[in-house]
Amino acid sequence: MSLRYALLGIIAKEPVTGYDVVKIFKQRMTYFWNSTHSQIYTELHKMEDNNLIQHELVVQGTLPNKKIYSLTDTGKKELIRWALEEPLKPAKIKDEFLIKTTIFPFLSADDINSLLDEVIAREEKTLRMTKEWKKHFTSQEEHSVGTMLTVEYGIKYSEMYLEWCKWAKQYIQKDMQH
Amino acid sequence: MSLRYALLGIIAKEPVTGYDVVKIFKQRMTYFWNSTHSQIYTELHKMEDNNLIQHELVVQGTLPNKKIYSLTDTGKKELIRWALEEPLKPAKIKDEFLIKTTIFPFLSADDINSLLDEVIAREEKTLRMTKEWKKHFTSQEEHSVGTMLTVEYGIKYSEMYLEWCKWAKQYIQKDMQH
DNA sequence: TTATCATATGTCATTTTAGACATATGAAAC
DNA sequence: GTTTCATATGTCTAAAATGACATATGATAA
Repeated sequence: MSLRYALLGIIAKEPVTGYDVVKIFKQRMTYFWNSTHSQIYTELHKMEDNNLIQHELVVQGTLPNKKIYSLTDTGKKELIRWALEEPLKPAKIKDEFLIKTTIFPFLSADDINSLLDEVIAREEKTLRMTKEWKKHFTSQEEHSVGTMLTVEYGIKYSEMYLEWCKWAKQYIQKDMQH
Repeated sequence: MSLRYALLGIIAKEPVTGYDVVKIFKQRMTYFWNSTHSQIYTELHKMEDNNLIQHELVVQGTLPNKKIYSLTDTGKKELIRWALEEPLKPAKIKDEFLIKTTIFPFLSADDINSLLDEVIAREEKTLRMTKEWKKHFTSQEEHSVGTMLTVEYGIKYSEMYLEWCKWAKQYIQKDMQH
């Protein structure tokens, strides 16, 4: 149900299309939320039925038409009510890589290293993307506190992950010597 | 489908009951996996049908009977195959608190502070639990590399989260002055 | 003495999520 | 010239996940 509030939060900042939301989840929110386009479009329909959001249809000449969603007053109220009244739930994380580490004792040092290098490459890419986004949005006149907080979180998260990967490489090298 | 591999990973380390798994997810894996007892019991049944695990029934006098699951050869092979062959998927995270930050601009400084304090308390508790678990398991003669890696990750994760919370408090205080 | 917690396992209905299928155009790459 | 990518929206089925319902005992706390 809280996909709904993730969407309300995004739309509260600026009117967006479903297609925009897909990109935002992938490019700027990977480290704290995710969904697929099928679920996003479906949920946006339900939210509009519930009068939380409304859309303006933009007919583009050559490109497909698009629906730009914005919050209704009801939507904004509901978002704030949720943030203040609903009890805080801990983050739900499913990190397959950390599951894979549980079987490192059965793998060779080479196998472990190539797995870790893959993760390092992925995380460095994410970090680059986040830093670019930070640079871009801080250069804008009006940049929201909320965005600043999540961007900074993303940077800290990726840096932590990278630090851990590098520590893990060293730890395994030492461990394998015995 | 990867709950299956999370379970295989846990059982690979030591034979456990479904009840044990619930506790392991909550106490020692919160920062990288989660599930509920209903899903765990159901999945264990399916895995046993597929000959990945087997159980030994332990009849306890006063306490309820329990099923201690261990890996079969097929199960161990399948776990290693998965770890090496299946493409690495990025972590799937749903962190409601970071969604709540997107609406901080609409909240009062007091509201924001109490939300952040709640998170800090939660994360400090998790960090304490993880550190205790590390202390406990490192004191044992045979402690696995895999566990060491995930414990260290958990500590780094919680510390990062706490650092961010404290940074956020300062940032908001400064921001509110203008 | 009564209620709650820990142990231990299960089912069932509903909701959420993932992934495939579906369509259409323009631009850029090869 | 053909394929692939970006734009843009949608549906549908199957799988995964949640939360409630269900049971039973012993220990501990109020």
